[in-house]
Amino acid sequence: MATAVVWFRRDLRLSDNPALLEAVAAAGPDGAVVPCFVLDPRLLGAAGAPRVAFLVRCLQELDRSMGGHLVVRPGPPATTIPALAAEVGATSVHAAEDFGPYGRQRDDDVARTLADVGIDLQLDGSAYAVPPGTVTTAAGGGYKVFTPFARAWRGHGWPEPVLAPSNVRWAEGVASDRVPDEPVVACDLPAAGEQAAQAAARRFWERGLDDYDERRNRPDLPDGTSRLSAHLKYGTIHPRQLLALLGRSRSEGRFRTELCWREFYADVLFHRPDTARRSFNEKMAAIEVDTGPSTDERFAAWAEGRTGFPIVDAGMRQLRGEAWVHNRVRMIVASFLVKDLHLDWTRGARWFMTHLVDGDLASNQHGWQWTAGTGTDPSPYFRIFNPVTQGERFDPDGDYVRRWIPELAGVDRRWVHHPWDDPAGLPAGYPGPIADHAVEREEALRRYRGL
DNA sequence: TTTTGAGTTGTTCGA
DNA sequence: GTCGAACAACTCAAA
Repeated sequence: MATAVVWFRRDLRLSDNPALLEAVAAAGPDGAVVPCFVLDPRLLGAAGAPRVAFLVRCLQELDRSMGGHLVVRPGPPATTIPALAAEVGATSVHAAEDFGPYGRQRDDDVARTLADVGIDLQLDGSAYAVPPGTVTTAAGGGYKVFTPFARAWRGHGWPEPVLAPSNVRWAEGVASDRVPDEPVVACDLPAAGEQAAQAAARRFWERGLDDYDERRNRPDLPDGTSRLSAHLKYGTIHPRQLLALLGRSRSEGRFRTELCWREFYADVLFHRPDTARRSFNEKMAAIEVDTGPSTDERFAAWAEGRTGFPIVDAGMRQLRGEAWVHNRVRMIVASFLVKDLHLDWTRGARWFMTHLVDGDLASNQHGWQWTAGTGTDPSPYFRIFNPVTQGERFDPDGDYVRRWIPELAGVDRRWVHHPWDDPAGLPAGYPGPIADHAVEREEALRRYRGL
C-alpha cells in the first residue's frame, strides 16, 4: 500500500491540479495521499500582512475542501518535507514546478535532501498555461519582446483543464499544526479559496466580456476587470481554467493577452532571475535617481496618498484599503514616483510587494520596469503619464478618486483631477500638489536624454 | 549573415 | 474640439 505526499505551494486548489493527480496515481487505488503545506519562514517573512492573511484563508478553505486532512508543518522545506515523507512512509513527493528565483533554489535543495532518503521529488504542472522556459526563439533563448512571445505562446497552446480527482483517499492521523491565525489586516480582501475563485470567475463571465477591451482601463467601474489576480497568485484558480472559456472575439482576445503578460514576465524572470532586483536593460541602469534622506518625505507623501494629485493619491489609498490597485492606476502611480519624484523604481516595487494581496515577483518587478523604462519594452523615454490627463480620461466623472479621497466629495467633476484650479479653492484637508508635473516631466526627459 | 519591419498601455504642440 | 506629427535611436525576431 503506497503513500504519496502532495506538497501545495502556490496551487491551493483541487481542480485541474496535475501534481495532485500524479500523487493520487502514485498512491494507487489502495494507497493514501498526504496533502501538506509548509509554513516556510522565508516566504512568510517576505509577504506583507495582506498576502499572509489571504494565504491563511486559502489554506483554511483548502483544508475544508479535503475534509480537514491538510497537514501543516512549520520550518524550512529542505528539512520539513523529507521528515514528513519519511514519517508517513511516502514513496514519492509531488508538487507543481516553481520557476521563481527562490522557488527553484528551494526545490533543488528539497530534491537533494529527499534523494538522500531515496525519495523522488516529482514536479508536474506549474502556475502557468505554458511553463516558463518552454517558448523560445529560433536561436533557442527567451523572448525579450512581448508581441513575438505572445504569438509563439498562443501557437504553443495548453492542455484543457481537468476536474478534481473524485477518488482521493487522504491519509488519516498524520500530525499537523493548526492553520496559523491570520495577521490583523485593516483592508478589505477578496474572498479566499477555490470556490470563491470559481465564483469570481463566473461573475466576471456573466457580466460579459463584450466591452472588456474598453472597460478594463476604467478604475471607476467596479467590474471592469476580472479581479482574479490574487487567485492566480495563489493558484486557487489556474489560467488554463480561464483560457478554456475564451472564444475569438476582440475582447476575449484582449483578456487572453492579459493572461499572456503574466506568463511573459514569468518567462523573462526565469531567464533573467537577476531582474527581480536590477534593471533588465543594462544601459538604463545608469539613470540618475534621487537618493538620500531628503527623498524620504517625497516617498512618504506618495506612499500615504498625499501628493495632491487625486488619481495618484486614490491609487495609493486603494492599495492600503484593498491591498489591490487597478492596473491602469498602478501605471499612473508608478510613473509619478519614477518620473515626477525621480525615485528608484525598486523602492516603489518593494512597497507594492509589501502591500499587495496579489504581489507576484515577476509581474510586479517587470511592471515597474516597464514604467521606469528599464525593462523589456524598448519604452520611448518620452512616455510619461500626465496624472491629470490620465485621471480625466479613465475616471471621467471622478467617481474613483472620490471613493478613496473623501475630501474631494464636494469637488465638481471639472476640477476633481486638478482641484488646485478650482475657483472655490482646495477642499479642506486635501494638500496642494507636491510637484509641478510640467517641470518634472522636463527634468525626467533631461535625465533620459543623458543616457 | 544580412536585412527588414516592428515595438501595449503617452503627451504636447500646432494647424 | 480634433488630428497628425514629433518626441531617438536601438534592439529584437524572423525572413
